[in-house]
Amino acid sequence: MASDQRGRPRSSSREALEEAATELFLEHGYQSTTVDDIAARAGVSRATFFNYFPTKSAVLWVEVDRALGALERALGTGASLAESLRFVTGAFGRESVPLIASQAEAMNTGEDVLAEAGKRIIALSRLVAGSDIPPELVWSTTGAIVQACLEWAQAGVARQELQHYLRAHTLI
Amino acid sequence: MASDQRGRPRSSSREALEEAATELFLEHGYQSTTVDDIAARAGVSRATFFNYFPTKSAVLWVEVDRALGALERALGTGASLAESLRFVTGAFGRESVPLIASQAEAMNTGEDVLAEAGKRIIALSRLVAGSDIPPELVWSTTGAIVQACLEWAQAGVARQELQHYLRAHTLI
DNA sequence: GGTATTATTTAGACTGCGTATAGAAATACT
DNA sequence: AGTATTTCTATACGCAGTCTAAATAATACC
Repeated sequence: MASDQRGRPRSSSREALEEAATELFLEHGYQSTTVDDIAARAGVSRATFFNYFPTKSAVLWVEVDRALGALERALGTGASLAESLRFVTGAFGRESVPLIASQAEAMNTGEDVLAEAGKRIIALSRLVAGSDIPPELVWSTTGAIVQACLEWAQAGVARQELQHYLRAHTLI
Repeated sequence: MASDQRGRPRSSSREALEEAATELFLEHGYQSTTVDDIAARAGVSRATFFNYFPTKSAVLWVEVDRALGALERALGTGASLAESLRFVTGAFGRESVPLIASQAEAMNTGEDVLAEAGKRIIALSRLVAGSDIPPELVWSTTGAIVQACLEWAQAGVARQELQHYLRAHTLI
């Protein structure tokens, strides 16, 4: 299976599904779009959708999950949290802001999308807990990272690199 | 009428459902327990469950949601976050630790319960954002509160009052 | 070329959560 | 008593996600 890092053309079905989902979420909102709708527009079957994405919401979070995976791998090498954050933002920070962050309002996201955000925050807290951060500071550190990412994502045309916002919270 | 299948008089369907759910979650785990199971043991219909709880997971979070509601009301009076936290922990801190916090492992909780935790963290962050805390500190403050609550919940026999843990993180 | 092997896609059935509606049963009120 | 209101139930529905087994590419190998 082609699970490559940087956006090379891997599976056409996967790309078709991502594109179809994005279009439909923006057209009719997240809630009103069913997996059947996505599969139909992508021209594949419903079963194929679940071959590529574990859940309907996963399409919204591919970039975030990829960044979390990269952070986990960086920490796995023994690097500190600050070093790992530098590495991840260096590899991903120049890309476009994740779809979920920039288009959340347009997609009419509701409680379920909120729950998905919470999952990622908890996943991040676990990575922080496994880093060099002292246990009693795990959650305030996690919160600071979330804060930096939100400021970055919500910044308008004057958006700077993600590293700038992390630095402002003395994380790196 | 839902009453007394096992010798114990029930004052309300809600209590019966709470008790049945707690028992079943501890017996067979959260995932393996269906809403039908809970309703059957409580001696009511499935529809009645959804009259009292919006979701299956809500039963796990009644105390937490009550505390969040109290915090929201306290902040609504114009009190500072520190004052509101003092008020809420004064009213709820002496009670038993929420079921979800003390029994999470025994209930075989999985990803969905994690998502519910994330929802509460986000809800808390919104309350913090509406308080006297400066915007750039909203998430690190939220994280610190979560940290204090976790330390409190995970403490064993030597558990002190919740206020002690909040104070240790200089929140109140 | 043709055939074996493998990856990908598919249909279809299934469980379970959550919603909606309308009617039945209990309770309260006068 | 009779009526109003709350509570409960039966039932049907939509949709997410899982699973199995088969069909259809795609590729390798002779």
